[in-house]
Amino acid sequence: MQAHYSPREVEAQAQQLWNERNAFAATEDNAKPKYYCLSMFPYPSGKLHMGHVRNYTIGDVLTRFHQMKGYNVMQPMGWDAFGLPAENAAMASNVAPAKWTYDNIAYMKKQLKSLGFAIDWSREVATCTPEYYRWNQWLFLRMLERGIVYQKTGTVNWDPVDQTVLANEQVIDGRGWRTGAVVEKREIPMYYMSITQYADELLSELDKLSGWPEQVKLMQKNWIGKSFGVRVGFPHSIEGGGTLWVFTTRADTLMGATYVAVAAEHPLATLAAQTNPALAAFIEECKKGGVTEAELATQEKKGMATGLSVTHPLTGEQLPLWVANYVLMGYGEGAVMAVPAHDERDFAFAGKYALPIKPVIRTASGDTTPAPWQEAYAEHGTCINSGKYDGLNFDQAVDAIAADLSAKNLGEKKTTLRLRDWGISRQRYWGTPIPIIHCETCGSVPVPDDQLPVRLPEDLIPDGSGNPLNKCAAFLNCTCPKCGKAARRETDTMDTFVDSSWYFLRYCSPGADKMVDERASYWMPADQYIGGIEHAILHLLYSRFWTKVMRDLGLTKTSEPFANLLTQGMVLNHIFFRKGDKSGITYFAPDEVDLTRDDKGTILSVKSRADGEPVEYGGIGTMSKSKKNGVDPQGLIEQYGADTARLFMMFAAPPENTLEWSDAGVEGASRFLNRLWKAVHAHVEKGVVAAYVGGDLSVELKAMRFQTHSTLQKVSDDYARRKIFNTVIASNMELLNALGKLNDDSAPARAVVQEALELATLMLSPIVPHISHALWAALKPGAVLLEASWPTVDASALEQDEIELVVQVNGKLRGQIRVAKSASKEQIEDLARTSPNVQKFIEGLMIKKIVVVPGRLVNIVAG
RNA sequence: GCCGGGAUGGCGGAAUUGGUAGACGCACGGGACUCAAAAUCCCGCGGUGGUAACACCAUGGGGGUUCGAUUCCCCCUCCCGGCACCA
Repeated sequence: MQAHYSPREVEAQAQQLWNERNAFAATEDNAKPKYYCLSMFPYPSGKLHMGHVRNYTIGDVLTRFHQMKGYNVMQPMGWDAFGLPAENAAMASNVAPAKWTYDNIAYMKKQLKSLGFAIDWSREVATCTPEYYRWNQWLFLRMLERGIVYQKTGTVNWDPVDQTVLANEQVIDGRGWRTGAVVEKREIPMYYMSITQYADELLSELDKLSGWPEQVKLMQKNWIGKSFGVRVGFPHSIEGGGTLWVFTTRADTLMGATYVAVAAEHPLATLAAQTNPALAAFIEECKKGGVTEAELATQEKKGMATGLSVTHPLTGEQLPLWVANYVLMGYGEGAVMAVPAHDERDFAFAGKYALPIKPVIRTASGDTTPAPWQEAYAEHGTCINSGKYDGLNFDQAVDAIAADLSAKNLGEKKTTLRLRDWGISRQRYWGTPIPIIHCETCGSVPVPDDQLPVRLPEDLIPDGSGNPLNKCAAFLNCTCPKCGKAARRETDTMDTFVDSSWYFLRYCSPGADKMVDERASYWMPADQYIGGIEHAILHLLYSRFWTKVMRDLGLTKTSEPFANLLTQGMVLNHIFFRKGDKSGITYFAPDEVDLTRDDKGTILSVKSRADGEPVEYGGIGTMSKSKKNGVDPQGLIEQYGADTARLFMMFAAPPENTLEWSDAGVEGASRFLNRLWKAVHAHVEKGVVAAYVGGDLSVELKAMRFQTHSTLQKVSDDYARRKIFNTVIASNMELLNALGKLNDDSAPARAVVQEALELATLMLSPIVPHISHALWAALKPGAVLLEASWPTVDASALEQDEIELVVQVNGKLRGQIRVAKSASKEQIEDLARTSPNVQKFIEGLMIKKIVVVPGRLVNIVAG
């Protein structure tokens, strides 16, 4: 063994052995329990960032731990390779997205390999390959056949200057990112996947996901947003008459409705605007701006009367019909009944436009006297001012009103979802082509299976003026599969969430000539899924949905894809930017700026290093390519080695914590590995010994074994149950510190030290596998760490004759006592009461009570 | 705005089921080694008072439950994630 730790050599040797043995190739093996360890695959943005290192190190730690525990493990990797950044990169540097993507994959794969992850690369997938995306197309067609895919219009951001659809990310303060033009909402036809058909199952199965964090399940539940209410019809005589339908969860307040509001895109609004130029202008104004819910929910609530009215279904009263920007066409009926007395938003709106406010509920908090708004106004209560419904409580009133509406054919109880169907059409080039052909005679015709995959040309370069597929004759021109006449290919591509909704199933069937084969039923569900908390809703919900669709098509037996979920906290970093003249934002990497801070560390000013001019500070946020605040781990790996990078990342915080990036502490991680190396070296230099197996030990050596095995006990629990690794490292640091203080070269001592070093090496090996490989070989000549199993705790080492108890007086620490393990409660109380420090504090007081917590403390309550 | 989460020394964090707050590490200060530096090793390190023993205060802020609260409950502030076309 070399005296000095050289990460470069150690890591090269370990990796060479793993390669030679093809150590991480996984095969189906029914003799062992399987463990499918899945990490969210990366978008090949160019370089790994610290979030990736964190994610994949966590996955690798769990993979290696379970391998040692005797599981048949499989850890695959792949690339979420379609998406917008490739098109942006193409525009910026005139490289085709395909080349850019494949180059990035090659580089990032090299980085992942250098980190020594136990990945089975034979299962690698890249979603931008025809071998992968043909199955997106194939399943799309199956879903189309079963009515799970259908077409309807959807709202998109439209840049009127570039004449192109913009992603939400490309809309900044309501303007196009390149043109600075005010963005407009536009309705276009799109394909939808009917996830709402699966809403009930997606909701009810959440309860069975015992390995998922409660917060994620709660977020999904709220996102699906099943709510019970009443659909209410307001008859009207507009354009020959009809009924305006709304949905409400507060039918008990129907008698307090004083107006009705519809979305700007609602047919009645369009109708009213035909004869009302002011209203038409208002509707146009409502169309300005982006489509995100956050933007709509925070914008100023505005409205305009249409001059039309609808009839209250129970009172026959005429209620004014308004158009309001806070009513969303895509949610519910695109219309709401407004009860200003009991809804905060309606209340503010009524105040602004002098609409009547009619209290109809008496809540527990008292009478409903308007202005200013109080939370209590929205509480459930007893009906008042409601005619025959007076005195009814919430449930009674809803039942009675729903029954009366139903008798008039103007309503019924109804369940609604907040969840909307999933629009998958994207007006973009770099994605899976939607396998549809448009024929003048036959309409939209599905591409026959034997013509799949519809291949995406790989040599186009977008220029910002829309989808380049629209200008690519070779792609566009085709023949109709039905009638054989010349036809036009669909140019929309699929949302990249489609790609990521089933990649974990494809990992199980590498090379299969179908979407998935029977090997998937061996591996699925994934035993552990690890990825960023930012995916808590969309990606995880879509994946659950696709898995269920595939199950219903008989492709898999799995209903839920991920048995256990670990949501990794984000790695955050500072964001710096400068706004251009129009609207474009230029981001600056943290190492491109200089900061001035006050003595509390608050950032006062930021200047660009390049030009010395001021730069704006955008707070902290997730590391991302687009914000240029990602930190490339390559420097760290080159300077300190993969093990230090892995150790540092795991030591910095528990996996689920948000982590503000700082490299402070890397030195400490590196120092620890050096100390560990030196400790093993110093030990083996004195000759090879066998680990302790039995025999009398001094008090000190017993204590050493006690610490070794309590560390092992704690660490086993941290890996298996808690999935927290910073404490694994900390307790092994303590163990090494204790070993360093042991100055004993006797034969029993050397055996105890051998045992401790062997166990420390095994305990740390999932985190730092390379150095552990070398240390293991040094401690046990001829042994190979890959073949080692997880060690077991020696219960006899944990036995103690005496224990220390803390003594409190009135909850404050006043002393410690040592008692025999077998001491009775009375003996403990006596010892506690008579210990000198304690006496000082209870002198002259009456002891009211003594609380003894076995093995922990004694609290004397006195007064 | 809505949904979810977080806040503990100068910094990252520990305290696992309500039981010794600050483990472990970073930074910093002092010392040893050295011609010197680096590396390494040893000691100190929440605040206030005190020579010290020790005492009091302290887990974002305010209240509550309890013998005992970083942990449970209520209210508030700030920060982070998501909000359906970033992935």
